[in-house]
Amino acid sequence: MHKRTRVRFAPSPTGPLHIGGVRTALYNYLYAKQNGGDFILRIEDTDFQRFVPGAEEYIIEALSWCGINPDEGVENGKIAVLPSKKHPHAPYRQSGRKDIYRKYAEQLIESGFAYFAFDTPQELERLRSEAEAKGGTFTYNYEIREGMNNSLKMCKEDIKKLISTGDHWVVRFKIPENRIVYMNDMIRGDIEVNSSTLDDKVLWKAADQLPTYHLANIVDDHLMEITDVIRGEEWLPSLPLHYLLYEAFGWQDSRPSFAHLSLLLKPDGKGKLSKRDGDRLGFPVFPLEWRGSQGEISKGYREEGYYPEAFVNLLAFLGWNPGSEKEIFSLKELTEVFSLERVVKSGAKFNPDKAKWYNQEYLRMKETEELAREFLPVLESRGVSKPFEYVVQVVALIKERAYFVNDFWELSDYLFTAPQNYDQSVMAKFRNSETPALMQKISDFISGLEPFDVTQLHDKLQDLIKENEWKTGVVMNTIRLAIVGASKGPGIAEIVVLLGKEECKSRIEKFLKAE
RNA sequence: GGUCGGUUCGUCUAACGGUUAGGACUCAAGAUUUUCAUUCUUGCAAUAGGGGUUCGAUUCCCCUACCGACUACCA
Repeated sequence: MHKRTRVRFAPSPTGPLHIGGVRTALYNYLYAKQNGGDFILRIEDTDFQRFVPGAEEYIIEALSWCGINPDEGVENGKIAVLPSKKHPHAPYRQSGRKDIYRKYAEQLIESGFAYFAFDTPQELERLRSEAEAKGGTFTYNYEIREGMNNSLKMCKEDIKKLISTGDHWVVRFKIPENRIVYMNDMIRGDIEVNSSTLDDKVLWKAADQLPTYHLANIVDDHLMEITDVIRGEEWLPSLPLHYLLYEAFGWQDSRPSFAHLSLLLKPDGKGKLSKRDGDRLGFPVFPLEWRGSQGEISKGYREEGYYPEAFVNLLAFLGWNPGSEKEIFSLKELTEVFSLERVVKSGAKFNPDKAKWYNQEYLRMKETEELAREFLPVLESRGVSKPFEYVVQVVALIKERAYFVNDFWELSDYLFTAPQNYDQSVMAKFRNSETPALMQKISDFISGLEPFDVTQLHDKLQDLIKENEWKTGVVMNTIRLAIVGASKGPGIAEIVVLLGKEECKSRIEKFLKAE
C-alpha cells in the first residue's frame, strides 16, 4: 500500500522567485502530477529580517502564470491560513506556526538531542575570526561544546534563570560524534558523511521566537505528510543534519525521499544564478517583472513576450530530458514523461538563444487569428486602427519571421504607416535619374491592374519588365524602397495587394518627392 | 582550509561496457527568393588529464586537475 505522493515547494519570501526556483517548483509539480499526488506551496518566512513585501504575492502569481497550480496551500490566490478540508495543514506560512515549532524544540531538549546555548553573538564572532586567523573554521561541535556557555553542564535552576531573564539564547542540535550517516538521494544515489564534520546547528532563536530553516522544515514536512523532497543542490550539505533530525524525532520510518537538483549557473561561468543577477546577463532571471523597493525594475519573461508554455518547456529541459529527440512538450505532456532518473546531475548554464527558439516554436503553433488578437493591443498603443481582417493578413505575412508577438510591429510597421524615411544605402544603390519615369509606369500599372490580386500582380509585373527590358532586381528593389522604405519584408506582390492601389500610388508619389 | 557534489561539441544534452560518440541551439557555407527573413541541404565543433579493471571504457575503480555548493541566531 503506497502512500499518496505529496511534495512541496517551500520558498522564502525574500524577493522574487528566479528561474532556478521556478524550475524547482516545476519539477516538484511534475513529479506530484505524474504520481497522482499533491503539490503543496509553503512559505518559509522564518527570517523576518530578510522579508520582502510583495514577494509572497509574486511567487503565487509567477507559479500561476506558469500553470503550476498548488493543490494545497493557496486559497483564492492567497496563502491559506485557516485549516479547511482542502487545506488541512494550514497555516502554510511558517510565521503563523510559531507555537508548533517551539513545542518540537522543547521535545528535542527533553529527549537530550538538543540544548540551550547562551553564547553571545559577539563571543561567537570572536571565536570565528580567531579560527579564521589560524586558517581554519570555527565549528560549534562535539569538540568544543562542553567549553561553551550552554545548558549541557548547567543545573536546572541556572538554565531556568537564564531563559527567563534573557532572550539571547538559542536551541542547538547536539550532533553525535563520529557516526557515519548513510543517506540516499534519488538523483545522486548513496551518500555518506561522518557526523563529526557537522556542527551543532541552531534550531530555534529566542530573540524572535522563531525556528531556523532546519527545524521548521523538518517539522512541517513531517506534519504535512510530505513524501518526497525535491530541492536545490545547495541543501545537500544539510541532508545529514536533516536525517539526524528525523531520527531524533523518531520519524525515520516516515522520512521523505530526497532529490537534490543541480543548480542553474551563470552563463559567464561564475557560480550559481542568483536573484541579484537581475538583467546584468542580458536575459531576465525572473519569470515576471519585479519592482524593487528603490523603484528599480527587473525584467520578466512574461513582459518580454514569452509564452508561459514556452517558458515552462525550456525550463523543464534545463537539467532534464525525455531520452528522445522530441523537445516540445506541454505541461501536461511533461507530467506524463517526467522522471527524476533522467534529471542531469551537473549544473546547467542558461542559454538565451535556445530560450528564444522555444518561444518561436510556440508562436508558430498558434493560429494566425489568435496571433492577430495578441497584436491588437500593440497596434492600439501605436495609435493604429485597422480592421481585424487586415491585421490577420498582416500577421499571416510576417509571423514566420518573429520570435515574439513583440517583434510584430517592427516587422510590419510599413503595412500600417507609410515610411517616414528611406534606407540611405538602398537609395544610393537604386535611386537615379531613371527612377521617376520607371516608378511612374509602375504606379500606372498598379492603378490599372484588374483583377487586383497577388498572382495577377506578380505575373503581369513580370510581363511588364520583359516588355520594357528592365532589370528585375532594379524594378523590384525600387518598388520595395518606395513602398517599404527599406530592403526587407515579404514579397512585393503581397505587400502591394495588401496596401491597395490608392496607398501604393500615394507612397510612390511621396517617394518621388523625397530626397 | 574542511565536507559534499559535479566534469561529453561554445551552450543544453543522448549513448545495456562494443555507435563513423547522436540530436538541439548558436555559427558558417550552399540552394531557393526581387530584398530581409523563412525553408531545405551541408559543414564546423566534445568524452578534463593520468593510472587501473576488461578482449574492449564516455560508461566501472583510484589519483590529479578544474568547476560548484555548503561551511550564519539566512533560506
